[in-house]
Formats: sequence, structure tokens, C-alpha cells
Amino acid sequence: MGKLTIKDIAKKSGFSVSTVSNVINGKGKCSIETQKKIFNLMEEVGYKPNQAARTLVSKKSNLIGILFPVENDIFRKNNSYQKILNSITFELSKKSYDLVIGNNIKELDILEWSLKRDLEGIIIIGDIDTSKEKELKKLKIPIVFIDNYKNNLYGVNYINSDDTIGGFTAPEILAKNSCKNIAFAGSEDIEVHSRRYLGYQSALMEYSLGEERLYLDQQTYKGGLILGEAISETDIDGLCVASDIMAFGIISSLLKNGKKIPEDIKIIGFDNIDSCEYITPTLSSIDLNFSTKGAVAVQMIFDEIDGKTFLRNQSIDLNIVLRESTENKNY
Amino acid sequence: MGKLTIKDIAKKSGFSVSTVSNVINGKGKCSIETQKKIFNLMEEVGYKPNQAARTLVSKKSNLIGILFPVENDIFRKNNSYQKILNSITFELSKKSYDLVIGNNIKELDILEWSLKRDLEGIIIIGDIDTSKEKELKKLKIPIVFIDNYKNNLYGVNYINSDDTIGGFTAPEILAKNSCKNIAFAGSEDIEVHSRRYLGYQSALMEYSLGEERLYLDQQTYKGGLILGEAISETDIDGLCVASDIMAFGIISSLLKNGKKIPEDIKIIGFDNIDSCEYITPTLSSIDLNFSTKGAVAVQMIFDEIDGKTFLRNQSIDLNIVLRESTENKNY
DNA sequence: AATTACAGGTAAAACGTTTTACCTAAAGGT
DNA sequence: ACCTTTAGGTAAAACGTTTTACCTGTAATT
Repeated sequence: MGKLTIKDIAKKSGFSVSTVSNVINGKGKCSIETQKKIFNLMEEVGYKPNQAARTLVSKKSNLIGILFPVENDIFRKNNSYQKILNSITFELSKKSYDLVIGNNIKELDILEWSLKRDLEGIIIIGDIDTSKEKELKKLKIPIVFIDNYKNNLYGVNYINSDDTIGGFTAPEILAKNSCKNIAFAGSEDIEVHSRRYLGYQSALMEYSLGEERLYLDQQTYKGGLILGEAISETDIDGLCVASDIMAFGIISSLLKNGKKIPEDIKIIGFDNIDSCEYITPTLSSIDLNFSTKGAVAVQMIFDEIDGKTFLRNQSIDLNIVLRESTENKNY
Repeated sequence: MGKLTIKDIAKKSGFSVSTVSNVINGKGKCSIETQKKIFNLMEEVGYKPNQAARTLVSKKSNLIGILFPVENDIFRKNNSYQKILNSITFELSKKSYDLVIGNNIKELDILEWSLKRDLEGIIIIGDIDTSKEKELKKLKIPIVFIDNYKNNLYGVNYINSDDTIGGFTAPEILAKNSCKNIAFAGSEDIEVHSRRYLGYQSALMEYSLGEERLYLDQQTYKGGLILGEAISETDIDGLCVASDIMAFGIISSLLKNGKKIPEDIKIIGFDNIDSCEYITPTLSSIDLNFSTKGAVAVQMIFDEIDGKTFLRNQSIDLNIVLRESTENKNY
């Protein structure tokens, strides 16, 4: 037990190795009876083909690689990490593929890693060093970038959120809840935040909400605390914050300064992290739908493997999750 | 490029395949000069040995498998998931091992999975179906259970927290901050909570704190809300909650009922999830040190592979993180 | 001088599959 | 009655490594 090979199955079943292999892979031709006999025997003795041998000859490893932005703490602080991993592994399991995590992307060349492991597809989260990005084209396997903002590479696949729409939606919700003076808080050096700000600007136009009110600081709880101080001295009655964690800081500081939420000021965040439900008031937020992103990534990979045609650049819809920090009027 | 084999290296370098292989693996004997020549050539042309071929003959896959408790939502809600994954992949990368995630543990037999992929070690998080647990002994590879509470299996390795000590420490901190009436809140059907309760009981004895005060409900935010109502009508001035999320609910409900934290009642939670920093007041909590658990797991696996002797059953120290919800007096 | 030891290296088998090319007997077409 | 097709199956090569057993020449030992 444990050391069974295809030869053992061949011997015990009375058929040749080739036939057993054909049965396993559903290739070639053989009678239904033969198939049943062989399958039963395999089941009975607990035989599973050795993957290394299969991979060696067929180049099919049944392995998909994933790379995370190690240096990007923001991504890690979200629960997006586990959401995306859960959905990917779930989808892969349906086709009995496994997911292997690339450890040290900086030192490890993706190309070499892929070759070494005979990966059949790669999922890359976040932005990545451009120099290596180009080399990836040399690989003949499907590659999916999730949340990569310089998506300009030919022949690979991209999955993103439409941040501009998200940036539009947040103030829109506030406007429909009769906010008049809507501000935007975010961080200067973060690509996504800029895009959300763009959406915010269009919403102001669309709903004739007057001047832009922009507040910038670090995308941290502390950063939020600082902005909250400033905001509490204004007549702002609606606030879009490009990151939940920052919003938590702002809320804390607004409450300390005697503002009531949502009565005096309504707030909506981005990311919809778990903690949104654990603060008072609970925070409305725009969810980036990482589960869907993971599932779509897997779908794209299999589509490309199977030679199907599919949309190589997809934008995943946002989920609006309304809670106490906005008054939910029939939106 | 991309299709280079050891034969190409042999041909170009003028040495035999065996020699090249020996150089790569540091086995056999060959001169320093030869080694340099071959290494340089490999570097120059970008050759990396194919893992499938290596695995096939040597049975060394450089792959460690990990299994998560898919059905266990509590584990997923923590940030423990990413903490443990980060530390494991980081440690593995040092030895150029990769981590592969077992997708569908229910249907997939661990044994077969391990055989199929030639795994060199398995890390299993959380409790697991006992029937399969025994089969694991048949595998000849190192197995590490993390947070498995029926740790009674011979020949495998266990990593746990000492929950009883944690349960003792929490009320101890409160006592040292001059709380007199200390209660414990948790969930009935959760093993860890029972153990923490045991520690709580000893601490009451140790510090002569009188009667036990136990509050039980679901380990959720809602459960906490309910308990908070009950607790706010008592003279309790110190509270240990076996789960941060539950503590959030309790805090919210205490505040609504006019209690001041930490003035009227001091609170300490367990798990130290990110959100502890995002609520008001920030929540003191006992951290289960998942990063360390991951690192130790990897260490155990390599120790066993290398035939070293090591402690097969390790208890990882807890980290006490004090914040606003307890008044931090020189503890 | 004869023997031994070892440094440096090699050819070929083995690992467990898939795949290619081929075989045989029976059925079908005309 | 002859040729063609097809269903059912097989032997052997190939995949890219590691490993085993063995070779040769020089240095060290006696």
C-alpha cells in the first residue's frame, strides 16, 4: 500500500499499462466493461497516479501558482487575502487542481518558478515590477493579473474593480440620503484612491453638489484621526472615505468632537472589511468582491487552457453594503 | 530558452550529465573549477532543473501541503489565516520549498493527496475527522497539527497555545488593575473557551476573587450584544471575553447602557484581531501568536526531515496586548 | 616497485507515467 | 468474395532528472 504503480494495476487487471492509462485519462478506445473493471480495481486497492510522472511526460502539473504583493501591507490588512484564496481554491478543487503559493517573488523569477513547477497558470495580485512583467509573455501559460493598475500588457488577462464607478457610487448614495456637503478622504500616493476621487468629482457634477472637498492623509487609523479633527470643524454632512480603516479613525475622532453619526454626518467607506460590523455605528462600505475576483480568475485560466474565447479584461461589479453610518433610504 | 534540460548543460559544458547533476546537488566529487564552470553556464543560460523529473526519481518534491478547516468560520474571521500563511511561506522560501493548499479536504483523502503530490510534509490546522487522522500515521512524512485539541496521536507533531494559561492571564491582568468582580464570557460548545474558563477559575482562586461569574452565548457580535445587556445590570468591573468579536458586541451594548470603559468596567479579549485597534475604546487582547506557530511548524518539518531530535509537542507562548479597554498599570 | 587510495569523472538504469505507432479480429460496404 | 473500417487493445519510446556502479590516472603508502 502506498507504493502502487500503474504497472501493478495493469498486472492485476490483466490489461496492458497503455490500456490502464487510457482508461484513467479517458483517451483511446476500450470497452465499457474494461473501464469498469479497471476503475473498480483502482478504487479497491486505493491507487492514484503519481503526479510527478504524469507531469514529466504530459507537462500537465494540475498546479496553478499565485503571487501576493508581499510588500503591500494594505492588501494584507484587508480580509481580501483569505477571501480570494478561499474562492480560488474552491474553484480549483472542482477540477482537482491545486494552488501553490510563490514565496519569495523578489528573488524568485516568476518565469523560472513557472518552468520549474510546470505551472499551468499564474495568478498575480497587485502591481508588480514591470521589468519582469514583460518576461511573462514568454510563458505559454495563462496569466491573470488581479488589481494591477498598469494593465497594458498584451496577451495576458486582467481583473479589476471599476474604482471610478465606486468613487461615483459612494457620494451618490450620500446625495440620495440628502447630504448637501459631501467630502472625500483618502491617501495621496495610492492609485485606487485617485481613481475613486475621480468618480467622486463626477458625482458632484452630476448631482450639482458644489465645490470639491478633499482631505488627504496616511491610509491608517491614525491618519483618519487627524482628518477627523479637521472635518469636525466644517459643515460637511456626508463623507466618502477611500479606506475603511481610515474611516474608523475619522469616526472615532468625529464622535469625540461631539458629531453624531449618521444624524450630523453620514459616512461610507471602501473595502468592507469585517470590522465594519464591529464598530459603533456600523460602517457602510463598498465591497470589492474579492471572492468573485478569485472565481473569475480561475475561470479565465481554464478558458484559456481549453482554448475558449473569453473577455480578457474584466471589471468586477462592486457590492454596496449599507449599515448604520448612512441612513438607508430606499437606495 | 525555456526548454533547457540538463543534457543541454552537459553538452555545452563538455561534462557528462552525471557530473552536472552532481554539481547541482552538491553530491559526488568534482573539482571547484568544474563546479564554477557549470554553475556559471547554468546562470548564463538561465537553466533550472525540472521539478517533476527530480521528484519522480528522488521522491523529493520540495512541496509542503497545508489544510485548513474549511467548515470553521471562526478561524477564517480571524486574521490568523493570513498570519500563519505568511510566516509559513516565508520560512519555506528560505529552503526553496513551496506551499500547496489542499482544496477540498472532505472529499480528498489526505493520504492520497500526499502520495499523488509526493508531499514532504503536511501542516493541518484545526481539528479534523478522527477516522482519517489515524490513517495519516501510514505516511512516512512529517505531519504537524496546529490547534488540534485531541492531540493524542503517536508519531505526529503538535503545536498549540496553552489556553489555560491564557485564561489565567486575562483575569490576572484585570485583578492587578484592581478589578474586584471579574466575569468570564464565552461560548459553551467551543473547546478553547472551556480551557480558558478553567484558567479563569484558577485565577479567581489565586487572587481570592470570590464567586465565578460565567456568561454564555453564541461566539458572535450578536451574542455579545445579548450578554452585554445582562452584564450591564451587575456590579462586574472586570470582564474576560474568550473571543474579540464577542467582546465587540459586549462593549457596544455596555456603552449603550451607560457603562464607561475602562472606568466602570475593564475588558480583555482573546485573538487580538486587527479590529481591536479600530474600535472605541481599543480592546486589550491575548494574541495567539499565529506567526510563531507557522514558523515553528516549518521548523518541525525540516527537523524531522533532517533526522534531528526535537520537541514533538510544543506550546506557543501567548502575547498580551494591552490597550485602552484595560488601564495599563505597570503589568 | 608494487600496492592502495582517492580525486575526478562517466555510462546506463531507474523513476511512473503518457503517447505514438502499430496490431488483430470482426463488422460493414459493395 | 474482397476491401475497408473500426473497435479494442498493445509494445516501446519518451519525458528530465538522480543514482548506482564503474572507470582511469595520479598520489600516497609500504
